[in-house]
Amino acid sequence: MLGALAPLVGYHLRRALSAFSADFTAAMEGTGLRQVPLAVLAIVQANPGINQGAAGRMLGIKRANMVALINDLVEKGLIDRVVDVSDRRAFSLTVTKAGIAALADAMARIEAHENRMLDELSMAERALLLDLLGRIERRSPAGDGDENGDA
Amino acid sequence: MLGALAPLVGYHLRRALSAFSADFTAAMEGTGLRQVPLAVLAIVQANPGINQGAAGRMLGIKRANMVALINDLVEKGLIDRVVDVSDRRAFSLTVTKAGIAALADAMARIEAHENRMLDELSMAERALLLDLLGRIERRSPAGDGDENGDA
DNA sequence: TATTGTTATACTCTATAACTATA
DNA sequence: TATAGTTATAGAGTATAACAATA
Repeated sequence: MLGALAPLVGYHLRRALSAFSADFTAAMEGTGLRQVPLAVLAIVQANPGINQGAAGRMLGIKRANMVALINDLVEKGLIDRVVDVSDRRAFSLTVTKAGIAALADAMARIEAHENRMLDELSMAERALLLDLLGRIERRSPAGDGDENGDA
Repeated sequence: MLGALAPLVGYHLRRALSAFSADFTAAMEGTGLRQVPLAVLAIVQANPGINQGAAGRMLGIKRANMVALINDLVEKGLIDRVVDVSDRRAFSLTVTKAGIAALADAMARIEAHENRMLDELSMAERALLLDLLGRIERRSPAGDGDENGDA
């Protein structure tokens, strides 16, 4: 059936993420938040005052692609963006009150979504999966997010 | 650091696949094959005579998006496409001799790539990861690939 | 009527290059 | 000279809708 693909972790990673993404999108319907913006929101909440570049680097998002992402979150009133007093090139990002509420709602939906996707796995297996994935992630080439997008 | 994202399997799945994809792309450089076309080639090899729609369904690719994919593989001389004698609407797909060679080369590269990405995991852990991912995949909504793209 | 393949099209995600303002 | 943010743009990948030929 699957032939040469059957034993490939990369292939199954792709298919598993595809299943996750479809259910995630359904779970978030009506919130106006998708995967990437939600991740940005969560990172800003966990790191108040962080700037766009640093947030992007943590998530593997290029500087150029952060702009529209942050604009959107600011327009939605979920993130505050003020010039950083210690480096006037940068913006200091924080989650607004509405952002905190949106994140709380999203996380409740996501918890249900994760339980749905993982309901065949025991708690020990879920922890093991997180551990295994974490050890793969750390093999990312340094300089994921950006680094030096210019010539 | 990661805040609310830290315990989410979906987030780590995404990051792990991102690391895999970057290394996969590097490993396949110069072959002219990327993730999706390679998967199609492998499926056709494992299922000689399969048609586009069925191959797409197995991989979660829509009918409409299979067209350019197959055109490309045929132009490259990796796949043969002939009208199916038992259903003249469909094409019967098979891998050419050049396709078999391309697939063999690709699989050697991919084996090295997988070993690189998984070198922190024991063989038992790799098998376990495949099992866990497989159990997640099977939660895909029925009707992934296509079904009824029309109105 | 349903299905195979097709075209046209649009939206998201991601990537590069060049620019500005600060440092 | 390097960095933060910006703009413009291009390429994948994926989604829908409508059509012709065949079943």
